[in-house]
Amino acid sequence: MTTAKRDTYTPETLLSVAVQVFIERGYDGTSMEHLSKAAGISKSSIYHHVTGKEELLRRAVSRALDELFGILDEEHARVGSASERLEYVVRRMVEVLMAELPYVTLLLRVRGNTGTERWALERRREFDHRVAALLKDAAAEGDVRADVEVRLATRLVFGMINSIVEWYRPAGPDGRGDANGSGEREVVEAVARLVFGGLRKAS
Amino acid sequence: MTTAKRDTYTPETLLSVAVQVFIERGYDGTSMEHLSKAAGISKSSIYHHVTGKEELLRRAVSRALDELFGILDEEHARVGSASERLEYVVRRMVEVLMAELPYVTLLLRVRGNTGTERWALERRREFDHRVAALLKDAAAEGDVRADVEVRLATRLVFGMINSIVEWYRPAGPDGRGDANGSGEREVVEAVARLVFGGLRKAS
DNA sequence: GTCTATATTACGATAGAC
DNA sequence: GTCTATCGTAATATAGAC
Repeated sequence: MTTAKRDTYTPETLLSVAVQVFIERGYDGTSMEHLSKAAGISKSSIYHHVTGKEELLRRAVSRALDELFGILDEEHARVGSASERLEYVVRRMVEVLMAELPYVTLLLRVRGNTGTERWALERRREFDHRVAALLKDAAAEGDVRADVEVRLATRLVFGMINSIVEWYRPAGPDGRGDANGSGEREVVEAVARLVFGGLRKAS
Repeated sequence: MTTAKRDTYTPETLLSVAVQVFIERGYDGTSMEHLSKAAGISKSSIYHHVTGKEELLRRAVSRALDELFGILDEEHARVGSASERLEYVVRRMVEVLMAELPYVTLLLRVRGNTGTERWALERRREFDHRVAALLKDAAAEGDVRADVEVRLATRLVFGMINSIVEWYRPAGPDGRGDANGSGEREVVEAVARLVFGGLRKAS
């Protein structure tokens, strides 16, 4: 069991507060004043834990990227037919997105104004390319419809998956469903059905 | 024919410059200084044309919303089976999104920090509900698969369509295709195929 | 219509006490 | 670890000359 007391901030606990504010107001729209109000401590106290606003962003997007890249290292993403591996990755992407919702949300909204943001954009592109390669292999194996170009299909599928951050809200402590009536399981299944019902050749 | 000279700004021409900067840097990340540099005039000259930064945002999102709501008034969106009307609206949404790319892009990125932004979000929700109703009708008519909840499907389809703003870049003056190799026609067809190949019952 | 100059406020970050 | 006070900068917006 962890220590019972939980009164002072660590970079980690401060991050969870900051990320919420970043999401609500946007990163550029969030001032240190906003963060201090949300955390219940003064601006200067925040600087005791982190070097500044940008470090909070870096920690947040790093976490999201690590989780996403982690998917590609999982066994089911490495063995089997390209089509099977693709479906596994798509499902896991949805799961990771919901499990790490605030962090992935922030990652997907990064624009590229600062060095940290440009680094995040680059790593995102790298991940996209890895998944695009998977889809390309599935197409080469004949498991994906040929009348939609691979790169275009990748972009549209990513668009559908990533858009989940715009509306999905996790279930409360009771676990009886989320604020929108869609459970995690239901969302994963819906995405898989819509994506592959459209991507795969008519069965 | 319009006047040949084009040297001084109007709110309209200034808007097209501002919208580009808003998209690149984000609305909150854009200062009046940034806008003045991009427009090639001083900050105070901008205030001669518009009341401030927020008016530029309001004009931009208004234009996008007007175009989107306009779709619902078109004949093919009002007559025929719900399934046919839905497909027409989906295709037209993609077309409008690409034709009014910068304005729709801005609309989709609005967060809700200012009054203008909250108004835009509300009108967006209204549009979403109108399309969701169409999908619901199509489901009632039995033309849409029943194993994915209507609201969930609407959200995912909107997500796919809206994500186009993240990568689509219009064709150059030569008209021989855009910067990504995807033409307008190709994108519309790809979306229609992916969306309805997944949404519709197996044929 | 555009400019320079400036008022005023808000921001990110630091200093130093406790 | 947290605070108050404050620095220097950059933001929105205005005043007034041309």
